[in-house]
Amino acid sequence: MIRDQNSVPPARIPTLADVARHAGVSTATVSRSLNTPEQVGRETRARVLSAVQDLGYAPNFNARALAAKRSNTVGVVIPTMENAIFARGIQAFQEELGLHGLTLLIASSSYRQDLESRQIHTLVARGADALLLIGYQRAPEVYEFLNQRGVPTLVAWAFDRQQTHPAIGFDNVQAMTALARAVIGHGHRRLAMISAHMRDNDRARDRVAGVRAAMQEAGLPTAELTLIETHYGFDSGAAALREIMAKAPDTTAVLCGNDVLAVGALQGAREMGLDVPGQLSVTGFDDIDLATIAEPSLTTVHVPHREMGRRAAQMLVAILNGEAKARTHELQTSLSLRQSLARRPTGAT
Amino acid sequence: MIRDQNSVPPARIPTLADVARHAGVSTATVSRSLNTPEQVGRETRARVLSAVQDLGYAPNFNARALAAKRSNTVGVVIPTMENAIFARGIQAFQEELGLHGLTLLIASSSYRQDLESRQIHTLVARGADALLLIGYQRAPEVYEFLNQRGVPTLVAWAFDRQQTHPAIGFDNVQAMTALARAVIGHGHRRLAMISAHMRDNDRARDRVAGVRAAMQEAGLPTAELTLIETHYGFDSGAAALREIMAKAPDTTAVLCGNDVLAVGALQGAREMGLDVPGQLSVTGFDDIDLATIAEPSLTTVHVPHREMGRRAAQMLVAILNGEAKARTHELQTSLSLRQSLARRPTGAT
DNA sequence: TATGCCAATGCAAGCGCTTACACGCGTAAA
DNA sequence: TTTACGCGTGTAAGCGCTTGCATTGGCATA
Repeated sequence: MIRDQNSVPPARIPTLADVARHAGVSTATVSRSLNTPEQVGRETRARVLSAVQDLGYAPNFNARALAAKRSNTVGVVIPTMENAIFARGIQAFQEELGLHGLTLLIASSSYRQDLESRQIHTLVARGADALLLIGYQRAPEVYEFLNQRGVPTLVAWAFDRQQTHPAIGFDNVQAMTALARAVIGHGHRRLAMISAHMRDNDRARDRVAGVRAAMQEAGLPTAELTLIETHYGFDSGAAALREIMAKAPDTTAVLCGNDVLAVGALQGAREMGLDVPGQLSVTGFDDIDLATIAEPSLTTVHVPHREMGRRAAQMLVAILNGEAKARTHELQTSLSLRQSLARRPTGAT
Repeated sequence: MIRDQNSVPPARIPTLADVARHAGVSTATVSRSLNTPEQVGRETRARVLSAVQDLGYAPNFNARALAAKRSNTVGVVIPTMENAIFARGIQAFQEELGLHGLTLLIASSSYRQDLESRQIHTLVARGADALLLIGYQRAPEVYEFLNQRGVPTLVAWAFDRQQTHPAIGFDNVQAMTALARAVIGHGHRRLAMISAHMRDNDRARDRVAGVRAAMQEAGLPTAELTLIETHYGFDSGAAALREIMAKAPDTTAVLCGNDVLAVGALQGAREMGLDVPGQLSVTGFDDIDLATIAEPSLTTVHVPHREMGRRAAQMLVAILNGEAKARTHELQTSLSLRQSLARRPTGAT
């Protein structure tokens, strides 16, 4: 069955012209039979299709994109594929695109802006008809470039009414504020936060701002928030937790920028012999599978990833079909209250 | 900074010809300045490059691929992006390719053969110069197609000396046999296994075979292996564990087809009030981060994902440069013994 | 001075496809 | 019967790039 490669002389790959010859029609007709079958006579079409079968013809994508100036491809640059945070949303995005005959090109930037720019350029050079990007923040040149190239672009995983660029997502500040309120509502006063690096990451920044807002609201001095910036990853979460407990041993609740960090923190706590949630509460953000799996299960912000992906695709499709122009759409998050958040231990400050 | 789209009239995108005109040279010279700079005079090259800058020229990828009959792109189809199993390996693969000026196109098949075939065709139609595929098993037509198209293809995440197709990976049977031996070595006699569906998945099949081999070796009747097939996912793991304990309550060790399933099983056990590893041992496969994070930490098979990815890329690069032909390369796995495996509880059968 | 060679450049033919336009024919309206 | 459509098809001009081949002008060699 499975044969070694190179065993067969490199057979000529059939082209449109071959099919045309085989079916006794012009290349135009073949092209139309494939792309707009309704424009071709019944019988002719049948003849063409069987020629396609006979020859094992498959259209050359590059040639098609070049000639048609449309690739039926949309690109997305996600910060990472190392964890499942974007997986569900992108999966839904892809499924919805597929329904409309579009293909998805995925690139990842490792949370680095320079790489993201490069990826964006690559996707555009590859002929992506539209782009989905995560978060607002990137060099203005990037937006200019996209704009000049006429590539419709949607921002996802973020929503900010200050920003003008079309986006589909949720308000990271508000979402985190709601969670922090709940934490404070459980009696916690000494808060700490483990965040992703904020410099190039507006969502991380917003989430920290959200915690601060809730503290302010409750009359807690925001300066007392112990803040650790690190990169997303289990280890970092664990390390950050140790650092927090060293710096501010009276901390009773640690809010994390995402679920991965939170699960890392959980592990850090375990290693230190801290009982969660008995002595320390921990929260996450995203509500990925991991949050339910973790022991104790994680209180976190539920993000409607799938809906976001699906809607993003729908909007992009509408734009590409000229049926709509880009609009901004806000989604709501909710709180998933689970075991890792409990009342402040009696006796703690 | 960030402006709405459609605000600027769709400016003409600069082409090679524009650059040529701007620099006062022929398009051939521009092309060469970009691709084989050493063939162009010093001063000319400088002039061209500054024209490129001035116009903000970026080559059209499709046109380039069409003309050059080479896309400098390699494709990979992975079964899923929903969990981190392939992430690290693919990351390494991508990094290594990048070092050689190649871009990676990633597609995922949701563990479905029909989708995988389609993705492979798409990748080839897009002009992928080479492909990386996971596991050997797929329709013979697919191999024929690839062969006929002359697209070098490497199989990864599997190694089987029976197969002739070039591969880079590890022997799933042996790896699992080694783990199962360890489990049996801990005194376990009543084994169960949670596997991915085996029909379209040779790796899953091999892992089950590995367990059976170890049982046979130890004189245990392989018929006594309680086997559940399900799809990869936390929930499935938990559900499968419940099913196992219902069917075969005297089970003392559950071997899982991968870490995700195992962590799910861990959770299932927790829900049933079973102590792991006190009453029940659980093992995984892959050794992703999750294995360390889990509580208790997971005994599993360590797979050298990064090395596999890197080597795969190196081999493909060598093939594309005509420096080597595809060879099969076996990697070694090792056992990561952690808390989830312990001696059979005294009193158990 | 004549000869040969090489480096630098240009010319132009594609790569495989789409699509505006033209054409011929049968049918319905005048 | 003429006129006007409209449908199905063919013709051919590109899309933006690469590359084999031809051309040019130095420069070293004879």
